[in-house]
Formats: sequence, C-alpha cells, structure tokens
Amino acid sequence: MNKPHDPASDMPVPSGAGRPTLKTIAFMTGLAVTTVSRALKDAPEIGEETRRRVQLVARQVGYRPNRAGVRLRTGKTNVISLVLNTEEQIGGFVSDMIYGISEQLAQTPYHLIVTPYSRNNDPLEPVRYVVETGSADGIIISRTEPDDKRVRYMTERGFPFSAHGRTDMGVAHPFHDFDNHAFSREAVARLAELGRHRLALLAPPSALSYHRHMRDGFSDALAEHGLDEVAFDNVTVDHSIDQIRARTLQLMRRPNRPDGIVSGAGGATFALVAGIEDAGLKLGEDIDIVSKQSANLLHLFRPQLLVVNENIRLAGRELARNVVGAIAGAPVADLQSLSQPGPVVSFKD
Amino acid sequence: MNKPHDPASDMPVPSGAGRPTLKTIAFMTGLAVTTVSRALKDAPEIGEETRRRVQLVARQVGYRPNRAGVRLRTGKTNVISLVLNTEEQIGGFVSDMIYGISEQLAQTPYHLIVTPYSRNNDPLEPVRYVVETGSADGIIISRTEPDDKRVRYMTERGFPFSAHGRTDMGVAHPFHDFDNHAFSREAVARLAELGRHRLALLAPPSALSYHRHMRDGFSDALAEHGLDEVAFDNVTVDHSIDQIRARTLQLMRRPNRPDGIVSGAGGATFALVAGIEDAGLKLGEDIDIVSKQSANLLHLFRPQLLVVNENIRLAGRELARNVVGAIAGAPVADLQSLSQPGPVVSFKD
DNA sequence: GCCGGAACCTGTAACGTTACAGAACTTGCC
DNA sequence: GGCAAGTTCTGTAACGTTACAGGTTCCGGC
Repeated sequence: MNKPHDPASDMPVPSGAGRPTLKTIAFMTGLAVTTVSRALKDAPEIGEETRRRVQLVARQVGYRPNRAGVRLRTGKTNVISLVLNTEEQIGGFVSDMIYGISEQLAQTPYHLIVTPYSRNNDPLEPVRYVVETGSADGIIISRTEPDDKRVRYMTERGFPFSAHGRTDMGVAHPFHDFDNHAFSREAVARLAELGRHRLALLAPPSALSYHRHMRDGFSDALAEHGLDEVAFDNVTVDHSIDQIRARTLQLMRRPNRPDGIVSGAGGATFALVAGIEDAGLKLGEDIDIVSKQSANLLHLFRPQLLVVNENIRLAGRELARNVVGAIAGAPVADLQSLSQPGPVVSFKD
Repeated sequence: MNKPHDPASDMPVPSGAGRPTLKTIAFMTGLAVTTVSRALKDAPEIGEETRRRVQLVARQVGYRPNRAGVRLRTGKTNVISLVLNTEEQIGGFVSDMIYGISEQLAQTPYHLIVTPYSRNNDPLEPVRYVVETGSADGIIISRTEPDDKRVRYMTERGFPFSAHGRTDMGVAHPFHDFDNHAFSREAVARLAELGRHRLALLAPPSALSYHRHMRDGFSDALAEHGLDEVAFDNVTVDHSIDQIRARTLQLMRRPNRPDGIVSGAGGATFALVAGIEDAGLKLGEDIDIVSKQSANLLHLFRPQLLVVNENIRLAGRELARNVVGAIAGAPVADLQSLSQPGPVVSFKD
C-alpha cells in the first residue's frame, strides 16, 4: 500500500521558522542526520567532499548546535559554575575574577554560570547541588580551606574543578593561588628596610588556606630580620570596615603599638588607615603599611602606603584554564599555578 | 507470539545508578510517566491521592527535573543572562549587581549566566547571540543608551529583558534606574547651601542614558540656585584614573576653576580628589565635592567628601525581578522602577 | 439498560543530538 | 569470480521531558 519512510512525504523540515538544526542541513544536503552530525565534528568516516559540503551549508545557514539536545544526549553541559559567597568582602574582587574567567571561556564553548551561597549556608551545599544535578561540567571555588570539604567531595567523585587557593589535605587538585607567603615576606623585608621593628599582620580569616601562608611568611621574615610581632588577631580582612577601624584604634592605643603593619587586603587597608588616624598617628612617620591590593586605589587614598598588586583577572583566567583542562582530563600537575607577587610599590614621590 | 509492551519485560528503569527521573518515579509508583509529570506540577486532572503519593515519592528520592529535558521539550531554559562589558570601570560595581540578581533568583528555578563582551565589540552582539541561540529566557543589560539598539532588537522580537537604565525612544520596556536627575539636583543644592558658586560636573559618558539625566538635574539646579557652571566635559567617570586625575589638575589650574564638583561615580572621585590635591587645593576649603558611591569607601578616603549612596545590590534584585516578570508576561508598567537617592551624607565629624 | 459525561489515567510522539549497528558500494587480493 | 576488508553513508534508538489524543471506569439520569 504505502511505502514506509518515503522521505518526501513526512515533511522532515519545518516550514522555515526557527533556527536550523541538523535536520535542516540534512534536508538541504540530501544526507542523513547522522552523517551531518559526524561531518560537522570531523569524524574520520566521512568523505572529504561531503565534509566540506556539509560544513559550508552549516556555515551558510548559521547552524549552532542546540545545547539542550547535546546536553540531553551526552550529559555534557558546556557550563562552568563559579560558586560564590554573596557576602564577600568589599573591594570589587569578584568583578575582576568574573571578567578573567569570561575572557578565558570566550574562546571555548563554555558558558559561565554563577552559583551563589550566603554566609550562613554550608559552602558545600551549592557544590553538591551542581554535582548532583549535573548542572555544570566543572566548578570554580574560592575561599579555599586547608581541609576543604568541597575539594574532598569533588575529588572523591572525580568531578572536575579548580580552586582559588591551595589545600593541605594530601590530595593533588587543580588550583591557582597567589603566593601570599612570598607577599608577607617581601612586605616584612620592606618594613625592616624602613627601620620598623614592631610589626602586626592584618590577616585573612584563619579558616582559609591563605591565612597560614601569609602568617608563615610573616613569621619567617620576622625571625629572619630579628623583628617583633605585635598580636593583632582579633580581627581579619573579612571583618566590616567599622570593626577593623575600631580594633585598629584599640591596637594603636596600646603602649607597645606596632610601627609597621602588613595588610592582606586593599579594602581592609582603608579601615586600617582610618583607625590609625583616629589614634592621631601619621602614616609614613609613626607607622608604615604594606598592603596587598587588587583594585588600583590605595595610592590615591594615601600616597604613603606601600602596595603589592594582586592580579585577580589573571587568577580568573588561570582558574578557567585549569577547570577546562581538568574536564579535558589533563594531568593535575599541569593545572596548578602560583602567581608571584610583584615588587612592593611606593608612591612617596 | 510476543506481546508488545509487556511493562515488566523491557526493564524500564536503570539499575539504580544516576539520579531519579520521571521514569524512576513512574516505576516506583506504578503509574505512567505522563501521570507522574502532571502530578508533580499539580495539573487538575490528577486524583488527590495520586498527587500526594507521587509528590511524596519524588521528595523521598530527591527528584529534580532534568533541565536539558525540559529545555529541549519546552524551549524554556530557566536561565537569565547578564550581559556585561568586561572592561567596566573601577570600583566593584558588578559584584554587587551579581549578588543582587543571585539573591532574587535564588527563590526561582532560574540560573544566572554571565555573557561578556569587550569594549571593542558591538554591544548588540552578545544580545543577538543569546536571542538567536535561545540560550536564556531573559536578558539583563546595563549601560543603557537613550536610543539603544539592544532594547530595540529585543523589543521587536518580543524577547523578555530588563535594562539597567531608561531609554528615550518611545518604547515602554522593563527597567530599573537610579534617579540621577534627583541626585545631581540634590548635590547642587547642597553645594549651594555651602556657599559654592562655580560648579563642575564629572558626568558619565554622553552615550549613556543617565548622562542626560544627571546633566539635566545639574543644569536645572544650577539655574534654580543661580550658580555658574564650569565646563568639565573632556572627561567622564569611565576614563582611567590617570586621565581623570590629569584633566582635573588642568581644570583646577584654570583661573576660573570650580569651587564645587558633582561626581557621578565613587571610583572616579578618587582620581578627582587626587587631581585637586595635585593642584595644591584643599577639599572642604577651596572646594567641595558631592559624589555618588556604590561601595562604602569614600568617607574613609577623605572625610570632607559629601556622599550619596547608590544601592547596586538593590538594583540587581529589581532587575532580576523585572526580567522574571517580563518572562511571566506581566504588564510592562509593573516592571519599571526608579530608585530615589538618599540624602547627601557628610562625615566632617 | 444504555447513554453522556466527568474523573482519572495511559501511550505515543516529538524536541535535537549522538552512539551503535548495520548497509551499500568499492577495492584489493587470491 | 568470489570474498574479505575498507570506505562512506543510513536508520534506529535513546537521553528526559511534555503536548496531545485517547482509554477506562464509574456514576447519574432517563
């Protein structure tokens, strides 16, 4: 009666609306959908002429693979998730990070999706969500801890990720980090050079990995130069401006106040300086500060500040590169990088 | 011979690996996949008990709809795209924006994806990409222009979006904006109050919508208070720190230099102050500045600064709310909001 | 007893893609 | 001439979901 699968009879291609699919190209070239699919990804079993023909047509009609189709079939999402604490510190840290990641991903099929969590939530929660629902192929985390639940979770499951910061838990994993040990060593060395003797450190929260790095560099350099430490550990760079300012004021009123401070974050340094000036002391005379910064503002704030720049955009690029590498199965050793601090910069004319 | 579709024989459910799908729940409840799908979305033609049973099982096994499946079938992506210029100005504007959007989207099925473009690219390009590939259900744009190609493009195609900033092209569309007209009026009023007579405006780039708003508010208030304007239009808040600083120095060296400045952005104010001080002038004595800011840093920078806060996180929330509303088909009039500036804040003790 | 309709459920197909198993045709070799 | 192997293409099925078109059961009314 009726031949099954008469290709002309079952109207394989929608009238012209919508964007082109493999079916559209198959219809135009007279080939099977499978062939088209393969021709577009340069599979070996496709004839040279066919391949060229298909790719030409695909380009002409502006074919773009349907992400949902690919994702459903292959499980590959072509998405990288950046997991962020939405109450992160002052100073525009995150913008640069995102720009860096975007920059790097622009040349790949990956999209960047932002997965937030708030401070009161478990940082593992968003990671678990992404892994369990398979909503991304890889994750970028920050605020890494020495013994990090998220790193353990993803490592155990073989889920590709990259961490902003190292861990200390005996697992090799992709990361990018700034060498905070070198930073605080350099900072102390500079303060020693300036004849400062009693130094304090405004460090990151002790839960985070780079707390140790910065603190160790600080201590090592103190010993090396024979300087004294003034304890300043009731506050971190993550505290609010008002808290840092108030605690700094307290500190500066103590009889054995520091004459040099190393600050781990540019935003915090604003508050630090305010506290110092609240105490009636003068930057560059009574005390010197070496501060890390990611935005280029401190030299305008007080030209007496000594500054070390941290390039967060670069970190974003590296992290994106690493997580893409991890997805592609590159060896972990190739996916780890440490960014060295530049020189301590002075602006005193 | 063999009965077709013996439900027991064709192993409908994978052995236990992977996460649960509708099929899993269908198998567990003994219902059809269709029924399960409907029960989960509270369709009317499902029996009360069945609905409860299905929902219970779904909750127990931690069912989450496969986004790719939904997307492929319905075309709905459950994604909002934030289109960003990756070379945006100093000051961490974007972080807060993203936090605000995330916050708002957290209570919805929407994910946030960041779609970047660099300055040399056409701003329409990423928008076209998202619309053409259907990679999001809605878009948030910023840096809105009075006659905005992107707004026109999306409006013509009926693609849901929300703009950070208004347009002036005779189309009603969702937006959130800060009332920059009110800001500059207030700012001028305050400077008038302080006895300042010759004012300059550090405005946003003239291509952007809020340039006009801020400039008009400025001019209106000048007229109202009988003050003079000192031209300062060879530089905008988007210029680099060094450029703003240098041009400010030039400005302040002119014989008819201003004794009051209104600054449209916190980051630019840093450079502005630097330029003023380069000229040997003193803030609060020779000149007063009223500046908008989104990060809370200016009062630490110079307590003499007068400040108006702009809540970018709020803007993010509003924009997210608006674009979700637009997707849901809410009337445009409900998707427009204007944020009023707070009072001019002073920190001189 | 039969019909109409409500209430509730099922089966099929399709979204766009790719894995897999073949099919058709060519070529080389004995 | 026949057959194995290679080359290049095709067809089917499946990923998980929902739209749509039924199907079955039950009940009330005449």
